[in-house]
Amino acid sequence: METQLQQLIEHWPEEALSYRRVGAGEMLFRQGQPANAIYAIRSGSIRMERDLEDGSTVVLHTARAGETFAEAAFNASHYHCNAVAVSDSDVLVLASKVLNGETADLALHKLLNTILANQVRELRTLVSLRDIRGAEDRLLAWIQLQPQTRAGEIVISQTWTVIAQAIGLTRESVYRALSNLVRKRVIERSTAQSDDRTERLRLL
Amino acid sequence: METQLQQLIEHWPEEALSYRRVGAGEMLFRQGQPANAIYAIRSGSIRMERDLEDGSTVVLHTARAGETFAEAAFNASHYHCNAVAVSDSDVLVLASKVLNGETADLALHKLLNTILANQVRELRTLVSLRDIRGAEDRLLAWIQLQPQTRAGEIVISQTWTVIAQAIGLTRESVYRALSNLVRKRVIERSTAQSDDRTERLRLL
DNA sequence: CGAGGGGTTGAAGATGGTCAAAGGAGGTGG
DNA sequence: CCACCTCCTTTGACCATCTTCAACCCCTCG
Repeated sequence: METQLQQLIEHWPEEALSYRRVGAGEMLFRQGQPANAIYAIRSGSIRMERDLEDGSTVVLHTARAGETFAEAAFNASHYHCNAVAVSDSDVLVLASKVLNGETADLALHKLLNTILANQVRELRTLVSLRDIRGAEDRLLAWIQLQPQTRAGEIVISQTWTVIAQAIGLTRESVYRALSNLVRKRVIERSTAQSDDRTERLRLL
Repeated sequence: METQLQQLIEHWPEEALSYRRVGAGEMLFRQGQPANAIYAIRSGSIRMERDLEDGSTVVLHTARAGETFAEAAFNASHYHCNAVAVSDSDVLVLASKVLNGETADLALHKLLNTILANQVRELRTLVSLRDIRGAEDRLLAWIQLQPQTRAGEIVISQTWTVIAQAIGLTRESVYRALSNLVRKRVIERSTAQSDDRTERLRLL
């Protein structure tokens, strides 16, 4: 899907593309402002949060490098949440005006559809994963859903800390679950980190 | 969004629409079959599950009445999971062929985009909600995100059992959390069930 | 070289899950 | 109209599990 995002950017009319840097803590947009763009994060991370009547706020999502957000710009006239940079971030701004009107590009809409449909699929599996109570079972299910190489190995390209967040566990729980799975001979971890940095897993 | 789904169905060419009934346990489609339709559930519920190499299976999602699924039909040539009816179900079949080709309807694609974008938004907030560890905090956050009437009340149209599943808790935990929130005077529950069946909440 | 971050493991405590039990509402069949 | 059944609701008690806190290693980077 990284590839799909690339495609989207390439197909987007140049005149509707721009960059923007936001420092940590800075706001990219605010709740109530007119929504006129979709964003893609090149680096950093952005948190979306909704202000509530009582002054408190609820986090709706935290988008990381490689993700898009504010797709709501399609239908809503204004943003329904604040976008705050968690760390210094570099975002690509895709003006949504090119989507409206009779002359809008059909191919662009199709591309957008497939990207969104994929995202829906990923998110649903993420939610389902989190329905698995046990840490071991949850982690194992996640592992089993990762793509395998022809050699039957699974390449772990993120840090376990990040994976832990994704599947809704603390990193400690994940490490413990990993240890247990190895001890029970369910998986094997590539202790061989000779030259490359990436870890490899094998299901037994 | 129920409304949006209605719109989608109305805009869908009649010749590409059909119904299908599946009994509990029956399969709507199988992993590997050519993907040529999107589905909308009218009644019942359908579980999507992926078969793994080792013979086990992972649940990817359980779709309920009012939801659409298999949006992957946009880009994938074949289904990547099985769809099994959990209970007797009645589904609407939207043939995806009308989306391809040069003559495809732009308005239809736009509508699809907004529907998918909304779903992405909802799913992301669902995932974020599940990141909240405490049962009380989680439930409260969910409540605060529900729309309020002008009177400042929140109408609960689902059963708590269903809500519990949605936010990843057992119903017992939800009832306990509700009791606690009431006891702490954070919310008020409408004990007044005089004539209508729906419960009402009020934030204090 | 010191700081920071990822990785790893241990011990203790908190919290939600599970099991159990019971009341109420609605539906159905005799 | 009543018996019966199912599902939602509600609360208590106990237990398994995950989180928290803490400490340590190793590596990288400024």
